[in-house]
Amino acid sequence: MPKNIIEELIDQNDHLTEKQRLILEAAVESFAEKGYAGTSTSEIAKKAGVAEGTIFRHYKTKKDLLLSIVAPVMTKLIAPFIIKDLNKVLNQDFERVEDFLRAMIINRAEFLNANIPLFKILIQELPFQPDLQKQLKEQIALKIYEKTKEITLHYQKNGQLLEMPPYRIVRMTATSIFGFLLGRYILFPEFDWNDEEEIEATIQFIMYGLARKGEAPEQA
Amino acid sequence: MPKNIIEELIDQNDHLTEKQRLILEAAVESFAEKGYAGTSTSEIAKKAGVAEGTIFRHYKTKKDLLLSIVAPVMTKLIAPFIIKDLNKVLNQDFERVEDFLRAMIINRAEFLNANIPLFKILIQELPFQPDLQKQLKEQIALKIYEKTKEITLHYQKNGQLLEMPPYRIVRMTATSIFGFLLGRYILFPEFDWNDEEEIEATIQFIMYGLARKGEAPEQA
Amino acid sequence: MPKNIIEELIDQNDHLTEKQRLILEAAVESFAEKGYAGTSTSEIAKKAGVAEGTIFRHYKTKKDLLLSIVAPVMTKLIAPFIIKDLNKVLNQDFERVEDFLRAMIINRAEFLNANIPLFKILIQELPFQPDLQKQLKEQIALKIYEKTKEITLHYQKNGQLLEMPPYRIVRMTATSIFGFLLGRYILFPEFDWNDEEEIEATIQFIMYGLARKGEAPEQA
Amino acid sequence: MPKNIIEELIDQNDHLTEKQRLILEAAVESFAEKGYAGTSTSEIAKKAGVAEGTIFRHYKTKKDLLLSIVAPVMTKLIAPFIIKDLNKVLNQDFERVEDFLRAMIINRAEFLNANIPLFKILIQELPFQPDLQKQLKEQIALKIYEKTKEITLHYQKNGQLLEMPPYRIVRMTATSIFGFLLGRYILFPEFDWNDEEEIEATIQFIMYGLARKGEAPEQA
DNA sequence: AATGAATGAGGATTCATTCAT
DNA sequence: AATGAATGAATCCTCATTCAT
Repeated sequence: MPKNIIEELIDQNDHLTEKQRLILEAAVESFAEKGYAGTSTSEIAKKAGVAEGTIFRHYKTKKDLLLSIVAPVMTKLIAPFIIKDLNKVLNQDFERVEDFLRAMIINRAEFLNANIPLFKILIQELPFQPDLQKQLKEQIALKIYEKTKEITLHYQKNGQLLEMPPYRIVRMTATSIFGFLLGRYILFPEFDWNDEEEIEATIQFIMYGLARKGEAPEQA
Repeated sequence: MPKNIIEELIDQNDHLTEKQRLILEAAVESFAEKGYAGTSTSEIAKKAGVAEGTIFRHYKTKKDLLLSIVAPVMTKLIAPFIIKDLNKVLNQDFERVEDFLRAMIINRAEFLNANIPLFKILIQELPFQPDLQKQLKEQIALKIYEKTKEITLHYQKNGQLLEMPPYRIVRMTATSIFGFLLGRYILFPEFDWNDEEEIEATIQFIMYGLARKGEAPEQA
Repeated sequence: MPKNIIEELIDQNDHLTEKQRLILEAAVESFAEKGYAGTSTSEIAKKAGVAEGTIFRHYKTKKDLLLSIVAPVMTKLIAPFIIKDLNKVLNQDFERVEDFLRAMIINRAEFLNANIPLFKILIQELPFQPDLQKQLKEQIALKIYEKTKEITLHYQKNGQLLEMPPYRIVRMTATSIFGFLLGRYILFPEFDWNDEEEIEATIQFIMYGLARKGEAPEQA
Repeated sequence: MPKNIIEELIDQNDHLTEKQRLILEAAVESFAEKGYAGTSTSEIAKKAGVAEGTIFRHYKTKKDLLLSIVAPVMTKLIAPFIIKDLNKVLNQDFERVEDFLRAMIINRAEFLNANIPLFKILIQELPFQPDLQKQLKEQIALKIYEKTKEITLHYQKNGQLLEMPPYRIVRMTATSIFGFLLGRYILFPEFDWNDEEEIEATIQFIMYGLARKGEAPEQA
């Protein structure tokens, strides 16, 4: 079960040659490091150990190469964030919101950690690729909204979550989780993180906020 | 009282020519739209209605032009943290954390709203500009952390905030605020936002989390 | 047996493309005519019948192109001093100084005549290319001086040359030979020269200024 | 009695402003150091401490500036080499060739020493300025030939010089003197020269190659 | 399929020159 | 006379892309 999307891409596409694999890997590394516009195809060719022409035999243009990398990320990285784990929740695997959140954070953290370069590329190029923006907004965001509404309603019905528009609950939860992951893996990866403690604190925060009150429920 | 940094730049630097203003404005627009590496100087010149050589009379290199735009954002970004807000907190101008947060969110929202293109540029170029990274990490982030630590300790002492490492409180608060601002101004600006309600909900979330409990305090 | 250095370059480097040959020839012609700084790469490309980019595929920079032309001149310039002529002198192939000088003049005249454009380039660019200056002074000049010192000492020992610091004998001989070659091939090539007579006169001039003869007047 | 040609230029042209002087001096320095094509007008302006536009108020083009420097050198530096000192000789100030040569060498050495930058410029630019070449060949060279013929004939008549075409005697003499000056002031100025000894040796070299003596071996 | 030499449009930057002040 | 901001052509060089091998 490969977590790395590039490996998945290669595994799933049997027709991919060795050279194509090398090109893809080199491109991911370079794009993540210097950005799409800041990376030259000759650089990629050199890093991949192939001739310049070989790249264009497999990818019609440089942008084609980028899209062949980024597009799968969109569907593989973001969609599952919501969809795959959602089923477990709906199947009652997690009675409490806390448990759902914990599973989600750990799962996504592993996933992000295995795909950091891809993530960087996605974030960097989104603003300049209207195609991707559209795809992200219309397909992914829509799915998220529909599915999370179900989750939210589920936990709201059994009294675990406040009555609040689902989009807002999703935003706040996602924001808090992503804020943690961003600091953990992108901004300060060199910091000495105590992952378990930090994850529990994040869950606590999402659930019970920051206020200290005498009558507050059990806090960590 | 202009909130827009480019306007401030022009107002404060009397020696800035009309041409320089045009160049700066064109550069901001282009960089925000297509990224630094994706924008050519000839493009900027054309958009500014200026000869290409004129750009290089005022900014030695293209990167110089970028830095003259981005650097001020970094310092202006943290100005209120350092100068105004800490004193207000210590002077009891904000007795309750909620009030402090509300002021902060509104203040930063205004700032962000007035400088969206600059922000996009800053975020896009940070990964590729080690200069900026260093400046941000060593100077800006450190100052923010020191000041927010003081604020946090202040509210922890008078019992309004949980006992928790300040960096974590700062992260969670910042994450939640930035998550709101991101959705509001960058990702879905066209959505019909009820700003006041959303801000109050964000404050509530930071303070009291998402859990519904019988003994929970008054919720919005 | 090509005397022309460019031809040698091409003959010796089998990997040199047709295009590279054209570029080299065009560059030599242009540099000799208008100087290095006065020649544009687009000009060279046009004259060579090649795309401008092709130049930079073979020579990383314009200066690289210059050096690839000039550097060989420096080494070929001294080849006969080092390799052939010294041995001939020591082996008594040239019993008399006159014979050695005659051989040297003819040899260098042929060489110069076959490489006039290269020579012009070398002389023109020396003052502005510290690399070349250093190379010339430290490597070439030193080797020439060492070898010529040996030759001088040889002829001084057998009584054919005056007792005088070798550097001075070298200077005066070189000066006289180079003075002839300069007039003959660079300054007044269109003049109707009687080569044999001029060479003999030059030898005579050198000799009967340097020759030690009993009847000579007071010498310094 | 200024020996420096630039000073002379300024002294003789009363209409030259302070700024023009500064420009001329800066241009001479820069051209000598980096060549005409390698020097930018803005560089000259900065070194002269004037505005860029000021240069073009006084010299219509960059080449105009060069010619205003180089042209006088041609007439002042080379013509006097022959003409001025010639009169002394013809006036019998120097009975012996040796004395004439000594006076000539010393005079020209001083002159060259005072005008090294100008000299470098002249030599560097001659190959690329057909105007100057023509001027040099037709005017200067012609005068040289006429005048030196007189000198040569004079000393040939009174038996001090060999019977030989005057151009050849001039070439060999000039070559030897210039060879010394070149080494002394241009190539190896940092070397510890014993000027007097070197000059005498040069004279001896010239003389006892050219002198007609009963005991001399067969001459051409 | 793979190569890599060749291309030429386009990139950032420089520069001689102009002109309004 | 002097300035220096402005110009835009030209410079060196890079790069995505093509194509003969």
